[in-house]
Amino acid sequence: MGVTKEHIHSDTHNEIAAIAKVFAHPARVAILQYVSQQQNCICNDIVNEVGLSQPTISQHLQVIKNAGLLKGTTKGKNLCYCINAERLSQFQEMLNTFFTNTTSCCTP
Amino acid sequence: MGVTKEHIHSDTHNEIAAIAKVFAHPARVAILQYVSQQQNCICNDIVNEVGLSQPTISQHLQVIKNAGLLKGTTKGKNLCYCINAERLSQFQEMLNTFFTNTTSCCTP
DNA sequence: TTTTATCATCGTAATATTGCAATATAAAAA
DNA sequence: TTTTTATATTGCAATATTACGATGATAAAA
Repeated sequence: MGVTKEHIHSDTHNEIAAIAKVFAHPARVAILQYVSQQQNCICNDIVNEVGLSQPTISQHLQVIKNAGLLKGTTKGKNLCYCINAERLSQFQEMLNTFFTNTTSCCTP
Repeated sequence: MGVTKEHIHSDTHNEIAAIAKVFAHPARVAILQYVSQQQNCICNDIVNEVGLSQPTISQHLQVIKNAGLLKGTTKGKNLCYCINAERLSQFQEMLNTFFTNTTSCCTP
């Protein structure tokens, strides 16, 4: 089937999963780190940096954008993106809350 | 193609992605939380709790197990799993390191 | 030993994801 | 205006993931 049955899960669980999905591909992790290292939002050589084709990078960028992790848009022919730090912090907090709530119940 | 080109990415990026993948499905998030809430490692009703078929739960458990997040095995006819807290902490730390390294470069 | 209960595995169908070539779009440069 | 540059979109092929019925394996219970 390949379809995740989201409706049977809680909102929180679906949200955690959605967040994790963004980071569940090395290219997206690489893109996020690369963008964060660039100065002045000029990040137009992600393709060369990451080593995937331009359409593929564009596709991964969409996923990251849809998650709200990028601010700014294309200005003219150049990309002008930067990390949405607040949103990223939210993600970090959500995941840490999950980790905190998920401790071991037994110490064998 | 559907194949992630892992070889072109750094070990760290692949590792982050692999970790995130475990949490990238609500059922696995639900399973982890449920197991963590059970006492004495007796967790044989995950199927009823999560609401997916037994084979599907078993499949998700494999993913979690392969990531090293579960300790213990089947004892007799019963499951006897508990969270591997150390491993989960490692995951949390890796992700937090990633978040720390991925800050915004610009504040528009 | 037979039955029952619990979990794993196999096989399969449906959908999702990944990746790229080709093409479209948009704006700067010539 | 035409060309160039940078990114997005489309279409498609290959692989991955998700889900479940059927079946197998194992051990407790009867």
